[in-house]
Amino acid sequence: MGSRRLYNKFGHQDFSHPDFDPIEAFESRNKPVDDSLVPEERVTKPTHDFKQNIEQVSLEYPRLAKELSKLNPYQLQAVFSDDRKVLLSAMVGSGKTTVLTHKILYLHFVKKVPLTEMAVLTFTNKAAREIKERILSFYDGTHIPNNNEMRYFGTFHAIARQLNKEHPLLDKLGFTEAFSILDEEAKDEFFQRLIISHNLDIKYKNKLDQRLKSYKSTKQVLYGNMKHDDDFPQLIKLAQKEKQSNNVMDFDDLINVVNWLLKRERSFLPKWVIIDEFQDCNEEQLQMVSHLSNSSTNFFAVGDPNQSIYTWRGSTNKIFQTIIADPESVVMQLPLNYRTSSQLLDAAAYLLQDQHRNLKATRPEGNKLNIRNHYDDSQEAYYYVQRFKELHEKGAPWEEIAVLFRTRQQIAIFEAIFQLENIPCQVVTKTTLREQPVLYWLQKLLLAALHPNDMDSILNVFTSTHFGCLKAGKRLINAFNKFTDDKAFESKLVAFGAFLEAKYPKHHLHCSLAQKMDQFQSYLNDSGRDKDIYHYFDLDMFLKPTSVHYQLYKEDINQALEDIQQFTCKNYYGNWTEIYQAAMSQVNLEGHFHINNGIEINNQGIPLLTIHAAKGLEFDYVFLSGANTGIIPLKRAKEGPGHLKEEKRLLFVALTRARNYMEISWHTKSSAWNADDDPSYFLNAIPDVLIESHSQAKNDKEDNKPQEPQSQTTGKWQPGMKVKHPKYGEGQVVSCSNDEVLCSFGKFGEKGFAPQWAPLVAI
DNA sequence: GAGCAAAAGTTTTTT
DNA sequence: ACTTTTGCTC
Repeated sequence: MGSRRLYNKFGHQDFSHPDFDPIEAFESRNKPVDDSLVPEERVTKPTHDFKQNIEQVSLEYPRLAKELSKLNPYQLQAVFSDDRKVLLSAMVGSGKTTVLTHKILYLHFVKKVPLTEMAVLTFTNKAAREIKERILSFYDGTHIPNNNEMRYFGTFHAIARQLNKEHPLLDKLGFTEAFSILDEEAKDEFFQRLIISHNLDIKYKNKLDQRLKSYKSTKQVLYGNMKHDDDFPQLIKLAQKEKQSNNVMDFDDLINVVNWLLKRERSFLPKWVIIDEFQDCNEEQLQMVSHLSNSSTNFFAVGDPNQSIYTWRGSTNKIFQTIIADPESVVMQLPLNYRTSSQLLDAAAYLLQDQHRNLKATRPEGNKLNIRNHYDDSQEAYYYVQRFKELHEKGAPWEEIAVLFRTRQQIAIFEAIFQLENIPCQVVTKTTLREQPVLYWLQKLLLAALHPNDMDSILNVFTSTHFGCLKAGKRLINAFNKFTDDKAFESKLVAFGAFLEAKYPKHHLHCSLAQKMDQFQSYLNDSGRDKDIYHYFDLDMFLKPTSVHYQLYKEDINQALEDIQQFTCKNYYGNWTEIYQAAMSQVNLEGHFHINNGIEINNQGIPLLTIHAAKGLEFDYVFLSGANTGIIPLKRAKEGPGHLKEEKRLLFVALTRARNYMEISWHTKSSAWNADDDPSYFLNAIPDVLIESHSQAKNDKEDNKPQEPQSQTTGKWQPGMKVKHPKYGEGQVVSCSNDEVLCSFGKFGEKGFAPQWAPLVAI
């Protein structure tokens, strides 16, 4: 046990004592603030089986009654409850989305609450879509609700956008209802442009987002190693003005603006506020909920405090506690787990504190929790290659074998080795539009045409490396600012068009594009139902039919335009400009054009993903890689009070992804800078009878080194070899001596590594 | 200012 | 393991 750090952390006097137990120290230190506990006496339990209630429903709605008869009494109690304020504490894998949708159906059909009188708030688009689809599937053709009826079903951000747009006081904040949304990338570009155009001195420029976040929570202007001020406070002030002048809001602004507006005038008061994943609510989102309610509003929230793994994003268990402390609220539970076999679930429960009393398995005993020791990550990867081939031959589909990691950095080496060894795998992390230049350009083109003051989108259209005509940078921004200084224009788009005409008349193709963008809204509203946006903008000219990528680009663009079209067909409200603005906002909120069905995990191999990304998913076989102390819990410089508990919940989430088999690995010699050479000490909380351990003998760790990393150090790397680095991607060995392997990595340039430890994989 | 060593930072991710 | 800042020297 790498415990010196722990002893230091807990300030234990007698840290050399053999009986010292870091887990116990951890538990006792954490006890006074046990905020995840739902007190037994606060829980209302079901007292009957609700058969009568179901029979009553079946008189009018036999189909709904049939569905309801599949639920257990805990779930039915929540559905049939008439209490005004219900908090449903749902255990992992207990069917909480099912309860939520049936509650909505029950309220709508039996209690006759119109869908427009419900605000159904989720955190992810996936959850929102799932709920809407399940509701729609319940109509049998006579009357199908349209998006207008479910306009207040969606993510917090989507609903905030909708409410902001409708609110009469929006112009008081300097915005118009045609505002556009800055996604994270656009926000970064927005700030970087401000820094350039105002000549600001900003340190940690490429960590600006983290600086802004830490400023938001602590109001600290200094960051990291900084001892001296820079122009950061100025930047924040400028940003606010610029957002208003460009008519753009970032994700946080959406929520803050809706709170400001609703506080002054409550434009919408639903009869029911229904919230999914309540434990992920942050302070601002809770405020939004309270602004949507008065003393007679009904409240139904589902959540699991044990799966709260987003406190670093502002969610806090205090929110759960506040509702529990409110005597008017009724607390119910869903204790039955339908996912995980019982020995595994038992093991996971030991990571919780007193909570596991309420976690009941419904599945048979199954396998023990396997803990396996490897020398390092590459050795582990080769072990997986063998192991997964065997599993697959025995009939396990690739997509039912998942490998989980604490950090994204850990993934790359596994991806490289799996590819090398022909194991199909997919890294399940969010891809950004920027990685697909043609779709990124289309997004900016449509945004600029629909929001003619969105300066960054305009700039992006004309400075794109592939499809633009100008070079991005300080000179362009300054020239444009100088050009517009003493003139007044209808919009920034018109100004930029005039600027192009005046300074770059030879780029006539792009000059006419600017004009078409300016007239796009009239085109949308004047033309018929079938819009041909591709030909309106004459996109062939920009995709260059002679280029090698032409066909691919064209297919991508047409697919994206079709997605937009399909979205607009779903019977939205408002004029065509508003409909297309809504569609593009959804693209920005989701980060891709698949706004109708989302992105499915394509069944094309073993998913490699972070524990965070795995939340809400389940697999037959789950392997958690590199669970050393220092990785779980992650070693950090600044550790907040709740940090360790959250890391423990994270391990709990990882364990409860598995249906049938779970294996946790740790490394004798981890390549991660922050890892100790011991397994996560959280695992000590799990009794030995639930664990099957496959460890190398502790005393001869050094002798257990596999041949691979040590034996062929200098011989391993040859100039000209193609290699892959977890951070720099693919590169080539330039030279190799006993002291250093020199590799060149495209845009990252040349990097030297110690041959013995280089985190490189030959490809 | 350029050049260098020491010190301190580094995560997770949805919208 | 690698990056970015500070703080010192010249």
